[in-house]
Amino acid sequence: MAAADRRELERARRKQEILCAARAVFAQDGYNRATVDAVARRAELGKGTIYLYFDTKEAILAELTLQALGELGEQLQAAVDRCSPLYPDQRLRAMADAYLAFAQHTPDYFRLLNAFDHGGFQDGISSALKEQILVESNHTLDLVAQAVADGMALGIFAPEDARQAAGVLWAALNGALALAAHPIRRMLVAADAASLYQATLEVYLKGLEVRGA
Amino acid sequence: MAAADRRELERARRKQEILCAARAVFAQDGYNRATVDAVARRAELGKGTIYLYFDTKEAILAELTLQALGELGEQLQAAVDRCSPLYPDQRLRAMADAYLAFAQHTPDYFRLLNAFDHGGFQDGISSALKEQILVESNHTLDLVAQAVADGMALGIFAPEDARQAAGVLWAALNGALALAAHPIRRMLVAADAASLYQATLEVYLKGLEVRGA
Amino acid sequence: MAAADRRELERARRKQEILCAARAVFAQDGYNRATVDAVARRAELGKGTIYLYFDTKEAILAELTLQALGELGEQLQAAVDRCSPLYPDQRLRAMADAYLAFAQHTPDYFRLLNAFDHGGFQDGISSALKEQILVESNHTLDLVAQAVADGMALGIFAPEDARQAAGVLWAALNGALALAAHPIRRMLVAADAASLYQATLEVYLKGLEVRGA
Amino acid sequence: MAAADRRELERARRKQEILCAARAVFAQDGYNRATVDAVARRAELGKGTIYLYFDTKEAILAELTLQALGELGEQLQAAVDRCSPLYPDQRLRAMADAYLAFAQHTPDYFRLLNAFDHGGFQDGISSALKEQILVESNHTLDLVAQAVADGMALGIFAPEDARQAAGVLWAALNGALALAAHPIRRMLVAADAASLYQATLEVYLKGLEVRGA
DNA sequence: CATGAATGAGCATTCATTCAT
DNA sequence: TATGAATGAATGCTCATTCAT
Repeated sequence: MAAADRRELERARRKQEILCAARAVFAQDGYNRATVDAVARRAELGKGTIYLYFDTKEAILAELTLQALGELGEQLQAAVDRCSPLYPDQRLRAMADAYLAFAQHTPDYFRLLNAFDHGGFQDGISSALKEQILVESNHTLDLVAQAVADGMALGIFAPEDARQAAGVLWAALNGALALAAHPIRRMLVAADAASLYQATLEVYLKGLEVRGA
Repeated sequence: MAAADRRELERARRKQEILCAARAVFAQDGYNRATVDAVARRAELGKGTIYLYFDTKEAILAELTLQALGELGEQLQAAVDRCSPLYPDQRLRAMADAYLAFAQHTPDYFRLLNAFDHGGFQDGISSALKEQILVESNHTLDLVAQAVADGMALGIFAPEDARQAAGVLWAALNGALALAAHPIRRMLVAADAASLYQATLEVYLKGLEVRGA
Repeated sequence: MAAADRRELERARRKQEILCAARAVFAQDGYNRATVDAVARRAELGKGTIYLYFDTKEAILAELTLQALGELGEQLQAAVDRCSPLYPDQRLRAMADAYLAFAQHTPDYFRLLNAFDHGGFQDGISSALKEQILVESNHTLDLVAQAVADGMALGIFAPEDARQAAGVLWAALNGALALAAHPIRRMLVAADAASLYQATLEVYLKGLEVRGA
Repeated sequence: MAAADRRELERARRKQEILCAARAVFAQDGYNRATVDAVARRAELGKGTIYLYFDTKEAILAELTLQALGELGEQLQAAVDRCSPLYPDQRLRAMADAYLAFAQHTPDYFRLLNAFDHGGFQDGISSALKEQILVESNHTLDLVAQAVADGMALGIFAPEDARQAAGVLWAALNGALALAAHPIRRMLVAADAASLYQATLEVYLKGLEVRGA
């Protein structure tokens, strides 16, 4: 039994090693250009070994995406946990900060999430995994929506639909990051990622505030 | 010389035909899956002929992107031209509407612009072309920035940096469109493209307004 | 038009060259072990070129099989044409001789026909081609059945069902050839291919004769 | 010594289990598509274990073929044993019936025997095994040849060479079964397996009979 | 003995690009 | 100028066999 356990553990470790290698390779070359050979080489494994742990190349991407999503979720949750529930606006700021940090510290994960959204992936992917991604994403969005809803309850936020407002924030910050990620476009707006991001956040928060009084 | 001119004209026409064919093929299959063969077939030309007009497959994409950018620029300019210069906020709305219309009516062009940003393209592309893209983008962004600047001059917009504010708007709307373009994510925010887009615009405009008074 | 014709001709020639190469390679290594690479090498062509003329490896096999079938049909028809219609038994002998000659002179074609029957091929093959094979086979079998029917009409053959009797002959001769083709089994029956074949034919003809009188 | 015996016994049992598993797997997927992995899984053994009992995948096939041959030999022997030695023609019918039953009740064994004949196997196979197969086949053929010889001795069969006549029968019946096994060909002769088989047998027996009298 | 993880050669197929006509 | 035949490197995936534990 101990043997079986160790086996299981070793297997998980290997899988993770492959995922790490794939993460690096995908980050460098992009998913399409990256080859399974390259992943294997990076993991210092035979090519066939990869296929002992993953059915297809896409499956690697999917699992990696799931890890990215999980990591993001944890970061956001941690940010929320560090905040007092009394100040929803600060909570939004904290989450936005965490998102920026995520994009900057783990740009490969960030690109992965974007690529998964954008790309033609999702064809050969088990619906179970899709479901998991949906659930995870949903949970993350809930964190934001909750903050907005709390702000509404406190009378400091104006919008009627907390979930839509959360979507708007998510979209806007994503847009800012995407724009900032692109060298040419960043040059265009003559701003670094952080300041564009912060500006976007501030405009959003102001736009959300209850006016007058 | 008239002969040379006609030659030149004919050449331009051919090039354009190829671009149209490529646009359709790229839209249908995505850039990666699309083949030069398919483009040639659609253009009713020999495959070799394509390479008389374009150096590489990526060059086709680049030029097509340029056309997309040009088209977008024209649409935005037309929107601006239809507006009174006295109401910068209406001008922003008009431009945002035009952008949404662009994304909805010519989704292939819109996808192209996004793909060009995102993708690993830009490697085999002449710097001259990159420069052209930069200039064109710059012009388009200027239109937005000008509206913001006008609003600041009129005392109705608060921000200090008009260009950055323009970037924020662009980024936010882009983010909304990108999010809405993705089925899963759209499901998450439980909103259709148009309403998410409008909500984003409204939040932005409110966030920009001068407060108080 | 002459150009188009020449092109067409050249294309057919190339296709035939590839088929010849494939025939040799398949004969040597068997269909399964044979590689498209080997066919290309033998045809002194690039590997990709093969795929300009055939969709898949199996398509090559199918077309080759069709050629084998055609060749066999021609040989049998020629044998029939050389015979007087008055002696159906001689016609059957002539056809059997032709079949033996076919198996001995073009053993690769013979193996191909057997392999096509036996193998798990026929999965990725266009039903049009299958139909063609069926039709061709049917025609060939008709030649035999006709001879039997003629013998029945002349009162020298006994069986009631000419087509079934043709099937029996075909099957029996096939069996003899298959057995003779196998070194070990040939050793077992202590006979060379020709004499086993002839013995089979004679037994069949005797078995077919009207008795008594 | 008892321990060694038990060991030996256990080893034989294991080997047989593997052979059973392989038989099932080969029958389902065909030898080529079948994987050693699948055999191991079916045998509920580790993949490496298979190689403790067999040198190669082909060796499994060879030994399985031997078993098929043994089984066939037993069936034929049993059929012979059920017959009176006085009626050689009935003995031949009985053996033919048994062969048909073998082909129909254990089609996997039957296919195996055919495949072994046909295939490019026999390359990596020990000559000892080949010898064994030869001996076994020889014995089986002897049963048939003996019946023919008995018939000759009784003056009811005409041929001069009993062994060759046995080969002819074997070949003819084999041919009938092979033809009937193939859907397309069976359609061609418009007959089911059993009737084609019986017709072949009857023609053969008639062809063998002493005429006149 | 038993295992199953690891291997890597091998294969069918695709496609951007070149070039002779 | 236009063509399309030819190319061959590249790629995802398979599987018989080996070997450390």
